[in-house]
Parts: sequence; C-alpha cells; structure tokens
Amino acid sequence: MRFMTSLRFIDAVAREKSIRKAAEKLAITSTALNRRILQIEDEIGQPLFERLASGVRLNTAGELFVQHIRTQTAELARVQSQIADLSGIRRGHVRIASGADTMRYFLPETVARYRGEHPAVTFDLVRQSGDSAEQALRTLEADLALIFEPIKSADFQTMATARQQLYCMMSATHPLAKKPIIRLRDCVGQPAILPRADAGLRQLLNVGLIRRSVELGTVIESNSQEFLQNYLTHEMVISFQIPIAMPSDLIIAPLNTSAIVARPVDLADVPAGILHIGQLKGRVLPVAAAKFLDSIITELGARYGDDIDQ
Amino acid sequence: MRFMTSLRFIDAVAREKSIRKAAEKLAITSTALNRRILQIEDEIGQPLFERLASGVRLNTAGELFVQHIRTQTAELARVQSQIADLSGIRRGHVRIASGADTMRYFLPETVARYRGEHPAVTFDLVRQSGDSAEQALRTLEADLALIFEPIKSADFQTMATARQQLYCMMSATHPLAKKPIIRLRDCVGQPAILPRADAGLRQLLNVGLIRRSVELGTVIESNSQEFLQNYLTHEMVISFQIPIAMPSDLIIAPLNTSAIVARPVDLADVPAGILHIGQLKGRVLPVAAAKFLDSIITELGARYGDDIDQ
DNA sequence: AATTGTGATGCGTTTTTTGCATCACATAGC
DNA sequence: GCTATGTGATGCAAAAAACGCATCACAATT
Repeated sequence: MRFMTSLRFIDAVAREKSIRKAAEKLAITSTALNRRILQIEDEIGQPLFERLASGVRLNTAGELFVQHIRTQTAELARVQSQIADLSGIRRGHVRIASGADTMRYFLPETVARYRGEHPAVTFDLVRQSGDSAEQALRTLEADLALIFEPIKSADFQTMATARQQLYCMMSATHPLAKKPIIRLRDCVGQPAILPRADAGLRQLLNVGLIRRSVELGTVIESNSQEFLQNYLTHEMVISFQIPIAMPSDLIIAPLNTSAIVARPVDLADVPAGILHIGQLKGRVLPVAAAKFLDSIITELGARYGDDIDQ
Repeated sequence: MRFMTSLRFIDAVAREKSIRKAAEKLAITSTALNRRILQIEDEIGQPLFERLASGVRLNTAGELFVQHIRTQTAELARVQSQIADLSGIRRGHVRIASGADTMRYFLPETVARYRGEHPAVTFDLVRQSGDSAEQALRTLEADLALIFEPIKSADFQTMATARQQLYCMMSATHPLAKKPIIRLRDCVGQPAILPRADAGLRQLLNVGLIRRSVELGTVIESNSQEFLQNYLTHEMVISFQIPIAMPSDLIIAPLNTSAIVARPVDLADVPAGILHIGQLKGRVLPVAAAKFLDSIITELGARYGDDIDQ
C-alpha cells in the first residue's frame, strides 16, 4: 500500500531509534528517509522525534502519532483481509507470537492443516518469551499469542485456554518408566535436566518441588527443548515437558530401549499449567487471523477435550 | 496531510458518485483522479467501484474500504488535535450538525465564548434536518449534532439533553399576552403561523393539539424561524417556539407595542420537548470537539439548570 | 585531538504524477 | 435509427516529487 509508505517509515525509525539504521533496513538512503520524516513533521506542525547525538527518540507527540500509525496499519490489514474474504478464497496474513512449546509440533500441524484449506493465507511465526509475545501484541507486530502460564499484561485478552499436565520424560529403560503416574517423591535426588528458570514450565515445577520439599539432582539446564529431549537418549536422566510440546506418540511409546517415554506427574504434586491463546484486548482481528484462532481452538479441543476453555 | 491524498480522493469520488465531478471539486483533472483510483484498486487487488454509464458506484469492497477511510480520517484528526493540545494552545476543528433552533442564538453565543478562550479552534456549523444531522455523524462529516426531539438512529449517542418547554409567541398587544401561562384551549381558532410538519417542534405541538382536541387557525406554514418570528410584528397571530431558539430577553419582554413576547404553554397540554446533544456511538472525539461539548453542557446548565441531563 | 556516529542540506538525476488529447462505450433525446 | 452528451480509460509529453551523492555541522567517544 503506497499511501502507507511514509507512515511505515516513521514506524521503522521509531523502532530502530535511528534514521540511518532504519534507512538501511528499508533499503533506501538516510537522505530520503530523513526528508520524509521532516515532511511529515512539517505537516503535523511539530517534531515527532527528539534528535540526539546517538540517534532519534520519539517525543510525546511522536508516541501518539506512532500509536496511531500502528493501529491504522492493523486496521488496514483487517479491512484488506475482509475485502479479500469477499472473493471467496480466503486470503490474508497471520502473525503469531508464541513460546517454544507450541512451535515444536502443535503449530506446525495446525498451520499446515489450515493452509491445506486456505493456501492463500500466509503466516509469520515468531518464537519468543511470554513477555515479548505480549509486547508484540501491544505493538501490533503479532495478531495472536500462545503463552504458557504467566500472563502479565492487562491488555492480553484470553480467547481460549488449555490445561497442560506436567509430564516426566525419560528413556524407556529408566526405572521410573515402569510407573504409570509419577509422584515427585519418586524423583528425589534423581539426575534431572530442566528448562531454564524463565520458562513457565520450570516455574510450575518449582512450586511443586518446594511444596513437597523435593530436591532434584539438576545436572543440566537449557532453554533448548530439542536438547532436553534428545539428551535423554544419552544419559539416564529425567526431564519434564507438557503434552503440547511432545510428539503425539510419546505418551504411549513402547518400552524398547531406544525410545523416550513420558509419564504424567501426579496433579496433587504439580497442578496443571495453563496455555493461554489470546490477542490484544479490544482489537478486531483480520478475518484470516480470527479464522485461524477458531482453527486453533478446534485443534485444542480435539486433542485435550475437556481441558479447553473458551 | 499528504499521505491521505489518495484516500481523500476516493472518499470524494464515493460521495460524488462520479470521477469527473469529484475531480472538479478537488481541482484536479479526471485523468489524475482516475489513475489514483486505478492504482489503489490495483494495490487492493480488486475494484472498489462499479463503472456505470452514469458514473461510478461503490461495490461491497469499496463500501468496506471507504468506511475504513472515514474512520481513519476521523482518527487522524483526533490524534492531530491531541498532539496540538500538547503545545498548550488548544487547536483543532469542530464540525457541528444541528437544526435551525440552536443556530439562531445558542450556537453563535456558545461558539463565540469558546473561541474567546481558544482562538485557534475553528468551526464548521451546518444547519440541517435531524435526519441528515444523524447521517452526518455516521459519515464522519460532523463531530457533534444538536437535534431537537426525534432521534432515529441507534448510532446516535446522547451525551446531554435539555428539556425545552413550548412557548407561545405573539405581539405584546395580543390579548393572550396578558396571560402568564397559555393553555391550548385559549388558542382555539386563533390565527397561527407554524413551522412545517417536519420540524420536531411541530410534531410536539400536534400531539398536544390532538390530545386536547384543539384546532388552530393555521394561516401560514414556514420552515424559516426568522420569518415566523418577524411576521408577528405585522399581523395579530400567534406562533410557537422553544426557549433555545428565542433571544434571551424575549420571555421577560415589556408589554410595549412593538415587542414580541413569549409565554410558556402549560406542560399539562404539551410536554417539554427534548434537545439531544450527541455524537456517533463509540467514537472518540478529537480534543477540541470533546472540550466544546463540555462547553455546550456548561452553557446549557447555566441556562436551563435542572432541565439538563448528562 | 582525532575518530566515529548522528541528522541536515544543496544539487543533479530518476521516478512519479499530472494534464492534454483522444478513445471506447453507454444512455437520453430527437 | 441516429446524434449528442455524458461516462471512465489510455498514450504521451511536461511538470512535480522523490531520491541518492557528497558534504556539512554537531556531539560523544577514543
């Protein structure tokens, strides 16, 4: 959309806090970008940026204006999506901010199914922490966010939740693999590899460990779920995971030596965590995003049945 | 705002239903305008207008897009007003759609007082019927509307009301002028000059007349309040008016021969009509318009005291 | 003091927009 | 049936706007 160019440029400068850096990203010269900004400021009647030696920073007027730009951009996308929807073939672009949990299996499968039905819909999938996912909704960089556990912002509007029981993962040859349900006291002193403290899963687990006064023999921490899961085949340790981040056949895996198995942790020890699917409060989503949200909810319902709320 | 040019043009074409006519109003050639429209349609990916032999008409996509344009335009105005407000001097532009009643004395006085405090605020005052005033709010051509009596649209959000008792107006030498309160039965057969049937006041009066089975000797109908009032000095007839459309000294006018006097009509015969001051439902007004609305409410409060609701 | 990084600006070039003339088509009136 | 009048679309040249290069002025850092 040509008429949005200047606005898009201003938004870019606001994000980069530097005209030259933004110009580079936008693939134009700083001269051209600078002049567009000066022109808009002239039309507004007052500056939008403070000029510092290190770059630029939005002033109050700029904050207001950039907020306006972002809502306008999102609104335009919504209208375009709505217009495209008139022609029958659903078109559009859906931007999702989510934690690593859902990026492994759930989102690939759900997005693939949706694109099977609507090939003209494109996606952005940005893996990030819960905090920055919420932030992405606020700056309108994302339409939907999937966040496991702590929701911090009042601007987050939960559209659906899925309860996720904690599972203990280990090699099929691990002694604990024989138990159908794991109690935390079974794990005392067990060598364990865990996600880092900023993950919602770790926080959930910690609450249980403290309550039951259990200490694990934590040998490795990692923020890579790939690492945690694959390491289980190399050393006799346990790890933890939530169902949505596990391949669907893991829970019912046979006890052959090479397999990884998952066993639920007793809900009395660690309560189920909650996966929140939501959007920016008060925002009207583009058609494509709204329909994909429906698709997510349907998929969650098929997987977790009664553990879903809308 | 340069970046709004194409959007403004499309809006103009939508209103004029003709590229050439719109081009004339916009002071450009139809060629240039036509190409801008083709370009936008190209970017959207589908046409916004149907081409007819008699001009153009919005299709469904166009309706959606023009609605978007109008809200964006209004939003931009709001943000600009908000930004201008930061600099201390309140700037902005307020567009008011209103019936004739308030255009006579109330709005001139209220606008003048407001502009005395905020000289940088400019005004559009469009006199029109209640229906088209509501329509002007919907198309975002007006920020505020003042409508006497029937409110028809669900999109109208009343922000304040003022009860307006009906007054009977006549020459000071008219026999009825001696009565402090007029009953409808006093008026039986009296020669009367009345506003036309589409005015809220006339409808209000008619209800009373039917209820009391009173018939007036209607000799003249006019939609010009000026005419109605000035005619009273030339023939011994009565007319009706609401306080807000009367000069403030009229009710207490002395009984000299040249004067026009106003006497209240008993509320038991004709209930007070209601003047509605409102905006488009759900819309956030620009600072200037919002503040002027405050000013209107204050002024109404000063004049009619308890007859005001917010 | 030298260096590096920032935004602003003069000037020639490139791209975009505009206007004129004209086409193709539909409708209204005779 | 035909003309006259209106409509939007389009090729081409002129005007306007945007762009990029080189450079300036300033501030912070080295």
